[in-house]
Amino acid sequence: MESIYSPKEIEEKWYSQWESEGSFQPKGEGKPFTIVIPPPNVTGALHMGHALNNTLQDVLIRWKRLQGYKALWQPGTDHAGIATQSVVERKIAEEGLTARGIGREKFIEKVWEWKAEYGDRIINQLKKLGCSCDWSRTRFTMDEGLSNSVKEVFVRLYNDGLIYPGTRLINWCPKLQTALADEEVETKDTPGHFWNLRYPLEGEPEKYIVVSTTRPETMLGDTAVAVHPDDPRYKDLIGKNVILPLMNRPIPIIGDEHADPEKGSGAVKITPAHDAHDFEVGLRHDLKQINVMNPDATMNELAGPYQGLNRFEARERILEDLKKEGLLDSIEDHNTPIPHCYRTGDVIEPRLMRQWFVKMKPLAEPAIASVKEGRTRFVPERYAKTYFDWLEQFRDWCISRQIWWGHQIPVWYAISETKNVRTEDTPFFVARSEEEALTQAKEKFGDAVKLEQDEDVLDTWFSSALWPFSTLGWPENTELLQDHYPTDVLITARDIIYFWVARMMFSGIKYLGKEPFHTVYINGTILDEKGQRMSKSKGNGIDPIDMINQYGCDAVRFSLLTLTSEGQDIKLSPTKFEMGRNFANKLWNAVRFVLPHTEGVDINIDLANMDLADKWIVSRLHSIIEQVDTSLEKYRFADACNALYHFTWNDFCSKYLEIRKKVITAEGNSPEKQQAVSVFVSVLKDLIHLLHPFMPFITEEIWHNLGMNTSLIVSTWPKSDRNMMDKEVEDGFERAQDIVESIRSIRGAYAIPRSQKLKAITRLDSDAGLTDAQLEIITNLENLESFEVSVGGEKPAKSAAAVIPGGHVYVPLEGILDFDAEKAKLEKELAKTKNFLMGLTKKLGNEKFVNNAPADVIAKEKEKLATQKEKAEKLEAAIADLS
RNA sequence: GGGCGCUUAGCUCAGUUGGUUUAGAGCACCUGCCUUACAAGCAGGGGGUCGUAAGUUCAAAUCUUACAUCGCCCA
Repeated sequence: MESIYSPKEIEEKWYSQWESEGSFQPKGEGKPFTIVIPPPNVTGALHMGHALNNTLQDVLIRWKRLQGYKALWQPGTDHAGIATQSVVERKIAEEGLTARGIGREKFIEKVWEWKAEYGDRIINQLKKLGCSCDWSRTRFTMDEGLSNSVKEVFVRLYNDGLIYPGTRLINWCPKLQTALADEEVETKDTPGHFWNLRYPLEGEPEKYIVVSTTRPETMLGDTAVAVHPDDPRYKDLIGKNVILPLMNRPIPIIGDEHADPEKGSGAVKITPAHDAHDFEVGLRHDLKQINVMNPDATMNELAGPYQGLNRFEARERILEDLKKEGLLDSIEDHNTPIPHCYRTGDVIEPRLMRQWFVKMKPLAEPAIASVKEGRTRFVPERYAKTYFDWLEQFRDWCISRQIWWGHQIPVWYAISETKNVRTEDTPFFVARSEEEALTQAKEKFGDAVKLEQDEDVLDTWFSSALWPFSTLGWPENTELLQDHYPTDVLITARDIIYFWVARMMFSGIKYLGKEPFHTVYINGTILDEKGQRMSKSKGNGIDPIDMINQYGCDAVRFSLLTLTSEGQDIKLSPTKFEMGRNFANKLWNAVRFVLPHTEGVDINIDLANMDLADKWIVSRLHSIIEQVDTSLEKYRFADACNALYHFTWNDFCSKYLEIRKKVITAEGNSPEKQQAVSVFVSVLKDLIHLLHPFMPFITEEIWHNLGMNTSLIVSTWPKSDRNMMDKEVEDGFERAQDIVESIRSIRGAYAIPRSQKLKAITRLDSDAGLTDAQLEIITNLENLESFEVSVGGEKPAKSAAAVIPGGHVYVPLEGILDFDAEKAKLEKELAKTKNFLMGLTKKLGNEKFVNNAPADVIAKEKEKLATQKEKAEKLEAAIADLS
């Protein structure tokens, strides 16, 4: 074994071994335990967020698998409609092709080609991270099976009246030229203006009404001016007309509560085709909807002289022209919330169009109830609020997208009924296939009917919403589905709580009658050192694959997990991984040290005659097993890691191994050596089980170095045994440890190197002396020339002194003892102790405390008082001895 | 504007129902060690009036309120 742990070959070796052994597949008769992966975008590359998110899932899956559960981690990728389409469009652009140029069918072929070539990248990266997904069941949202689920759900929702076509204002990205859902729009406060415009009254050109707008270019499509019905300034004008400037068109002044008398002039222009509020006002007053823009956000033929200009140029020109005509009243600075496309960043245009919608209220209500009634819970709990906030809005979900890559909407129009032209009145059929649609159509319109499928595709999240059951075979009632639905835990990031989590919830409830998971764990966000989000554009990302190459996979995983507390965000820098690397190296070296000495030693000998140190390490081990289990049950990953780190480093290596060093390295095969090695190996075996979910590779390697033939990944998780946890043993061990620390502290204070042997004397108050086992611990941990224990007797002269419960520890230091320093040290300690003592005395003298505090608290305070009193007396005695 | 979160050692963060903590860890720092596993190491040590103010309580880093700072989400 190398003195420095080198992870690379070990990681590759064991990962392919696990895969070829089929270790990732759910097996056995255990209870099912299931996680579905948040499917990464097929275009994606692994980033730190993925690394954290998937490590967390892998920890749970490996833990449960070791506990004997039939564990399934269902993997796959998401077709990511818009993102993938953009990537492939860029790719074919290199060949001088465009999507429109080659046509829909050919383009989709190109996407599949692209997917075949590059689509496995992120899956291979997940493998590098050690993820134990059942890759034999990898799914893709555009698979045939998943596509069937999508069609099935669409048809059922339509038949239930929960999907409908509607013509309304949707969020339109002019760059992508598609509709987007409300959640795909990012509103950013942007410095802008209120432009106050004068609209002259019809027939009274000298009079005008001032309207405020943040978007003057839309005035071309104005169809009214609204004032508050009770506003005394304008009451009389309601019913009259103004002449819309530039367009010279009369439009009515209407009374509507949408106009806020407090805001600006109190009068607002109404542009139903370009503003959501105005749209509503338009419906109330039966106003015309005039759309003045083309799909690419240039002005159209209804924009008169401004036709052909883009929306920003049009704004400038309109303002200039209004100014010339004296109709630009004033300009005020104003911060305006401007909607942007989450993908392209382009300014979103509210656009009046026919799209498909999902009616949310009937779906949202049961999904809200599930969390309110505790059938599904969020960890941390506060994210339930985020979930409710979104679902309770009941905003209908725009699901149609004007792109090609995705699930084409299973709707067929009987165009033969409207002269082969599609209009809003063309009858349509919703079906699972074209044949099914045709059968329906023929029944209604006869054999001559001609169909045309809706060109649009569904929002990618429409298929992701079905992920927890579509991947398991639904709508077929497969064995897998019966076994593994509902799944157990979903681990995901908070920014997709409503994009994805909420939609899976209502889909699962609607179609399977059960919530898709009982727990939703929201992991924190990984930030850079300065606390900023990592992003490609900022170039502040840390590549997990680089980190794995540099520090080792186990180190990356363990470090990330240690930094993860209760979904709190993580400020990350590459040096954070040193902790994990050093830890792996520590474990590696402990094994490397003992392994050569196991030769010829029967490590399976009876553990019955353990001594104090043995019993102590076993006792500690069992309490760690318990801590790891309870921490993981509560999703407190960092707690589990910390417990394991400290146990391994401090208890197992710095204490137990140091105590056993001499006997382990001794020649021959004494019973003591056999005992020491066998306890070491036995504890090590349990320890690497406990570490396996966090550090799968190094533990598997160690397991095989111990001569095991089967794999650790499918071994059996240790069980904690309260009978093995022994308080008396731990106290006895600590007593020896106290003495060691006293000696070491003196050594440190005088900078005496360890190579120099010391004499040490322990004077005890009573004859409850030290046991042989305690003496052995002390002499093994300190390099002593002699160690004397006495009860009472002479105080050694010219010695440095330290206080332990029930006695003193002395180290004779003739010649080098610094009386002043010694006195100062003891006096400082005494001052601290007295201070504490004062507090305790005061507390226990307080009647209210004694009357109100629980008995055990009082007992503990009394105990503290007694030990502190003793300590103070001993320190005083030691000081007196010095002078 | 509404909601949520953070604020504890020089840095990054733990501290789960108030009392087993005169506040812990890792890194950094100081002192001494190449002690036959590990210098990515060993031993010892210094360092914090727990953002501010008030309150509840016998008892507050922990609960309440207000304020401040930074960050996230929604409109």
